[in-house]
Amino acid sequence: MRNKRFMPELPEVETTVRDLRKIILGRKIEDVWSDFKKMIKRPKTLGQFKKEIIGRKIQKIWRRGKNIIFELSQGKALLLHQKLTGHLLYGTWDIKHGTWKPKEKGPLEEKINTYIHLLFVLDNGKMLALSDLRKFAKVELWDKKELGEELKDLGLEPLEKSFIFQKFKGCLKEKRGKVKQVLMDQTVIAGIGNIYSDEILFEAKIHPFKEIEKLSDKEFKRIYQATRKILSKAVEAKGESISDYRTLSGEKGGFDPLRKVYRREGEKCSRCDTNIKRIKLAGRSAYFCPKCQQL
DNA sequence: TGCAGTGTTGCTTC
DNA sequence: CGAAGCAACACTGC
Repeated sequence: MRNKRFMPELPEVETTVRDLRKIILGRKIEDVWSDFKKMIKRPKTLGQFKKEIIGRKIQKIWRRGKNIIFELSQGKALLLHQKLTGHLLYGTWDIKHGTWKPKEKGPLEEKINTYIHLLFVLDNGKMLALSDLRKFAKVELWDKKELGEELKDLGLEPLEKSFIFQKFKGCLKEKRGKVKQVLMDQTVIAGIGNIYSDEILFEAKIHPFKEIEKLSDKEFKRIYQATRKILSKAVEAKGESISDYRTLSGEKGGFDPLRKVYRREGEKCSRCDTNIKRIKLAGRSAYFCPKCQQL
């Protein structure tokens, strides 16, 4: 398998959040370590960040789009975006002389350990680590009351009860352009990236380049239903695993065998045996079946 | 060996 | 105003 990468989209982030709730809810943060200050965007210095965060309890953990929010005691909230390659890990590490090494054997010794750049030491002696190969991940500390403003541009939450067809169609129709691009637009629907947009459009039998204004009501309906189906199926499977994605405890996600088109260029379509094709859209790859998904 | 490809977001440019 | 392009960064595959 080439180019092993973790690309957290909604199902992977949701899986992480559910795991985090089981493991670290109610824990107090006792110390923070980092060797890459740029990751912490707010407050400006690591010293300030440590000062404001140490001693606070993790009271609530939730997700908005691909963001993870840790609500802390006394009105603070930690906002984390994993971007392309961020991983959260739970375990124990030895921190010495500006570096660290794993204390335990098992999944923690795998390669993702190499890229740990931020560690939270908890009051049970365990740690929450952020590993990030490409160092794009972002961590910000906000006042809880500022969060709404910070997250206001994010679009619909596709797994919520309020995600109904009329709203979905209305939001998509406000935009112009190719349907794949609009599905990935975080201000329209929050949480869909390159993998799941391809899978959703295959399920709905819609060409990724189809223009929004050319979609019929039936086609909107198919995309809406596919969005719900694919995302909930992926959450159930605990996310994808084509990359080196691991859950907090180091297990693989189970979405891989369910993946129909993404990174399957040249393989047979599971519905009609036609070869899966790859085309470029806004600098990235779109995978689709040229027979099932026609313009 | 060097360079295109990998994906998310935000900023700059036109 | 919107879109397109690029930078942030590191590694893999050809």
